[in-house]
Amino acid sequence: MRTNTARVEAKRDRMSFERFLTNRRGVELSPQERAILEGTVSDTRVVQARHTVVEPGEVVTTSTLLVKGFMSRYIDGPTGLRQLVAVHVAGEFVDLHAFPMRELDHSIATLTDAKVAVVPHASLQKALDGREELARKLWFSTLLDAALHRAWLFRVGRLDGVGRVAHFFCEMHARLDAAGETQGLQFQLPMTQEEVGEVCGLTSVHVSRVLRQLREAGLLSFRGGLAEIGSQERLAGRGHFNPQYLYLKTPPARSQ
Amino acid sequence: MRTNTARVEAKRDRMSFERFLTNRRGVELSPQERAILEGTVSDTRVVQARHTVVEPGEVVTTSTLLVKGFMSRYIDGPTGLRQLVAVHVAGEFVDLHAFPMRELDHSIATLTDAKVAVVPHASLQKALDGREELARKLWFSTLLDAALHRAWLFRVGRLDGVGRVAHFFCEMHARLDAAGETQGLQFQLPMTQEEVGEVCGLTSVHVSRVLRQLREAGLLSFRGGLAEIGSQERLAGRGHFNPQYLYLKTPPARSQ
DNA sequence: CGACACGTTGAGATATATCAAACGTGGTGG
DNA sequence: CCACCACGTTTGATATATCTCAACGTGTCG
Repeated sequence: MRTNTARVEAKRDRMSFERFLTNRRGVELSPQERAILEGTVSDTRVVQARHTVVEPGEVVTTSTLLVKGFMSRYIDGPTGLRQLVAVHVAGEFVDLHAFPMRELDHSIATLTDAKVAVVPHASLQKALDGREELARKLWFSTLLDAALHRAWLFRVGRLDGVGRVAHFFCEMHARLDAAGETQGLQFQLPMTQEEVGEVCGLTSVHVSRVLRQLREAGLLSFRGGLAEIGSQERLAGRGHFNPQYLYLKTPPARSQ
Repeated sequence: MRTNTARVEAKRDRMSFERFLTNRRGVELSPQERAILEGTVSDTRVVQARHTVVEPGEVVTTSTLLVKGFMSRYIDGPTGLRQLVAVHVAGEFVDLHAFPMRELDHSIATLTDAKVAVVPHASLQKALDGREELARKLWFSTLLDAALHRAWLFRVGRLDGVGRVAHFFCEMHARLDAAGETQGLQFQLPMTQEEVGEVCGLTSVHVSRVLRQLREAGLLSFRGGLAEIGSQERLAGRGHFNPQYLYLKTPPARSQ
């Protein structure tokens, strides 16, 4: 029994990059490239929910691939205000940007219990030596995060509360769909309303009211971490959501 | 006379990268690296003020180094709302991210008349072949933009109007200072209040009122594109500005 | 059962948007 | 030289969105 479990674990460890860059235009990994990246993983660990793993200013020498669960990146103001700047889902390289940057300007934390694969920068550097193509794909993946930052800027800078929440849920549906983590228009998004507020630049109280409006309009329901989109088209319209910035090879499933 | 002008022009062309990555921690270019990058420039052009040079979705095969002037990147909503996602100053690589991404998710425009150096991606690729170190510095420079995006997210998501404008002017002072483009606490920032509003997620009317507050408090004056900071410390405090995200080797000059 | 985290609702305060008008100022053409 | 115009800015009055504070539900878990 123990042996069996260990074998399964070992197999899973070798599959950390299974979802990395899937369905992204022009940068999908070849099996060989995936194997090379799997080889850079030094360790696979489980981290408890709501645990901050990197603080700003810390020099970091490893990067983290999220294998299972949800993580976030955030900036705290001096008076306790927190702005999330990214939400990461399984298959994403949470802090690959630490590889060229060495030290980070923000915090990284788990939202849920998470399984992560640790990639030492030294191994990564060796793996990328002479592999310009692969290096460029990793570069791309960090720039995809930047593209999301820009969409988030548009969201908080130019949309009202209802629009911001609509936009955010459209994005998460599209990304989880690309990762095969949706059931049609339903998906798990294990965040509190407080956290949605930290994404959207709103208070949790207002998020509650906004969600009621979206629910009553039949656009979106969100209870206990389970989201269900009522009308993809109308929700996207309300949030001025255009998935182009996600660089998906195939646009979000128009399920039903 | 003509020969002389041409010679001066040619010399200037060879100095496009003079300010690129200056004063940034751990990534300053060696003279050799700078020469290599200069060699990738195919052309130097002048672009009129307020001219959009790239539209979202366009496939782009060159990147643009800004040699002189100011440029912006922005996202337009369907109903005419515009959010600036970046303001670029001389010495910055405006759309180097197009090199790994090939196509962009946003627009790029000049704010002022601008002189730009054009770098074809094909040349860049050749120049980076076998130069992991230099490639990593370019990668860093695109991630620096991402770090700014995050700070901008904090600004619009978590600060009030006065704080947002204060934060923005602190940032521009610090960046222009790093580029040697300030005179103490004074600097040219050729933007309208409308454009400051598009940065900060505010209407131009509100920007006008916010600037009055900052002026009356002695923190900042801004007229006709000329900014003067009254108290760096108090302005930074009001905008919760912490320059860490700029990755400067030496923090902004505490002039006076 | 009680404690705690999360969500909901209400009333009132505040920040920002909106609409409209007026004001400078630099450039242009008569 | 003046009249005029375009553009950016300022100001006022009012509307609206969001926040704040406080109370109350509701489910989960020890």
